[in-house]
Amino acid sequence: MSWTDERVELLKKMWGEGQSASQIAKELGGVTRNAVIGKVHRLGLSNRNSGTAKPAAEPKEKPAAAPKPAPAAAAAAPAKPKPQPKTEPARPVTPEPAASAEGRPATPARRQIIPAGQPLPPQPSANEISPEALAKVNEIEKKAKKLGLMELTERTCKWPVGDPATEDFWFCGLPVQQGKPYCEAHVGVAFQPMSARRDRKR
DNA sequence: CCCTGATTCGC
DNA sequence: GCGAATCAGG
Repeated sequence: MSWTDERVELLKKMWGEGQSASQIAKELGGVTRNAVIGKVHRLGLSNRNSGTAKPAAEPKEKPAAAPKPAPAAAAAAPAKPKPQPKTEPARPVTPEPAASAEGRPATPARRQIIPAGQPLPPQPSANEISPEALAKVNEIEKKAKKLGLMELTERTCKWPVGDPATEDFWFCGLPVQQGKPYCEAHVGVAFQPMSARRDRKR
């Protein structure tokens, strides 16, 4: 595939949104993350920084290294009056579930944990979760990898456990089920068919 | 191990 | 210009 106008635009957009190169590559299709990164650099829009500049440029100096003329950042394109949101505060990583201090999260973090995550499951609200599923969860949570927010990836279960305001807070981190944001056990409680306790007479 | 971007260099 | 291979890190 080639870098058509549209593809480049999508690339710019996503990169600007803080998407990772691999995610962009996936979205575009037909290219690897390397291709994306290469293109990003060629386009000159590599700096996504704003706070911490990196002065340490050349840790390894090659003999006869070409000096960098410091290409002016992409900002001179009067030809295209495109309102581009260059700066985005969006660090879309901020779960603040009001999980009860008990062992069971009342509400899984349903803020976007990963920028280009899958569509989040319908809010089960104060759904009643089947006892079996709950038991299952309690089981696996013992084996949870207890990952920190930063350790989460597209293939780690993003189910939050504990109170975010406490040290005792972590994410499941077990391998996710294909295409889902959670591991099998947590998918079980997250995606309730909403018919948990059907014919319950009580 | 999973992942991230950065750089190099043959094409 | 392109991107795989490689590097350097988290």
